[in-house]
Amino acid sequence: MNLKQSIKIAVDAIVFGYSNHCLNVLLIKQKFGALKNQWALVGGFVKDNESLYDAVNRELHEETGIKVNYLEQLYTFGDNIERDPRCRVVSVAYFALVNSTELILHADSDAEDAQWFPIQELPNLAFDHKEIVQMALKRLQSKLIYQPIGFDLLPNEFLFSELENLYCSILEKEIDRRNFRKKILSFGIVEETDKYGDKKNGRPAKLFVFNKLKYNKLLNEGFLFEINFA
Amino acid sequence: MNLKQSIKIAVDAIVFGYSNHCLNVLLIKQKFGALKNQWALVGGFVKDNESLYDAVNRELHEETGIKVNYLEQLYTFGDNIERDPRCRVVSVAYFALVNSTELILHADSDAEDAQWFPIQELPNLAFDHKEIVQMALKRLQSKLIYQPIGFDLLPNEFLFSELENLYCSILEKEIDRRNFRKKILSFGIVEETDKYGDKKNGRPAKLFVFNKLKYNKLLNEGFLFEINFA
DNA sequence: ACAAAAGTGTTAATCTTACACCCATGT
DNA sequence: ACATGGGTGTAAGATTAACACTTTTGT
Repeated sequence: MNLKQSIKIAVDAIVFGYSNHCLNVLLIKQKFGALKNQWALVGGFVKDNESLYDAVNRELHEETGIKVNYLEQLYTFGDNIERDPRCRVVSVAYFALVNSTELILHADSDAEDAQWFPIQELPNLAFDHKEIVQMALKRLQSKLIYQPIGFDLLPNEFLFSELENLYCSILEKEIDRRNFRKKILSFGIVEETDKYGDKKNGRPAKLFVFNKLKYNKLLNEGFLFEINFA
Repeated sequence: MNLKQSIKIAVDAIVFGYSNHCLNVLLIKQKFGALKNQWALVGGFVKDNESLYDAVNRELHEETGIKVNYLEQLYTFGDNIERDPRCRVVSVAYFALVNSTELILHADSDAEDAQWFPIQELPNLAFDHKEIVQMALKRLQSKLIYQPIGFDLLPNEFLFSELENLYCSILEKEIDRRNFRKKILSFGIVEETDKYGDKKNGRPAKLFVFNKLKYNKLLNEGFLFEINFA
């Protein structure tokens, strides 16, 4: 096929983590080129013999060494022809979540300067990456409501108050503690363990786990997860 | 930038239309190449100086002459490296709806054989287009529930029974006629006109219109459209 | 008068919201 | 004993689900 086309394909990943009651985004500092020292999303060009999915996983591994818990395609950015000043680049953006026990960055050759930034305190970003982050945040907010992906941001065993806080802070609204717990427990997909969290003060709090198998079973039976409070 | 990459970028459009109580997909018959005479989605390669959005609109215009009522990006297919036997192609798929008064095809030079197929009676499709159609159908089904896009498949003025039928047939379930009408009317975004539809038999039925301006105004005030019946 | 589709209301059941006090621990 | 966060129940209001008869027209 002798079509002349000189558009490059890249992948970018918006990786969200949750720590200190705060949603974080993983960024890396550009080491080369005109955009040297600017912060950008994890990403890079797709190789000829590599699927998009493999490409984004490779970049995640090379640039951060992190293990993501959830990964899905977000959107393909290709309407702004000059989004990359170097040449025409169409970027397939992915949306990733990491478990908060996996937040440690194994900095690697390609980008020693991977770093977490609270979503409220992002630096200036290269390219159109600000826009990509905005879209990813919206996706996260709407997914939280009808899919149990909040658990992918927490450790395997978590406190109910952590889950509650995660919902409140990402959705930016107050949720009644009692109604929230009642609703979540009514689904039967979150189970109490007999362990207690390390706490500073106050009454000790039980640890809970998300039963993914049970959720998948219920899903097949037509169950709909939904956390939607006024 | 001297990266060697030989991946092509294409766009494809899944165009849905609704007629005869039946959801239809627009396909074109391939005229050249190894896949000659196979049916495929509307689509083609993106030009270097053209946005993805412009590319899909150009292809729609060139290949079918149709005017779409709704267009949004669906998903980017690039995981199967051999999805196109000719070379590595990553395709950005778009999801489109056409008003049922616009179903007439202005067949054009590039593909005289554009044709509507009921979703239940699709022929064999080229590439991975079957998979793309499946994903588009799922998207349509879920969007119908929480966005008023059903109206983009109907004429400007429509009968309540048409709307109801559209929901039932696309979602593949029975919906109580009284509850459906009550719910839709309670939103205040569908208005009765003083006209009546052409009917064969039975009591004459009023025509209704969707008030998009009012919907947009309500949206800004936090209104949530939702049609979700057991 | 009948066939065919349009139009319309009520009730029981369920779900959602709002709200405040006691509990278990560390200091 | 007190400060801190954890844990729990109930009642009013809103929403949903289930359900059948009358109306208007053409033949």
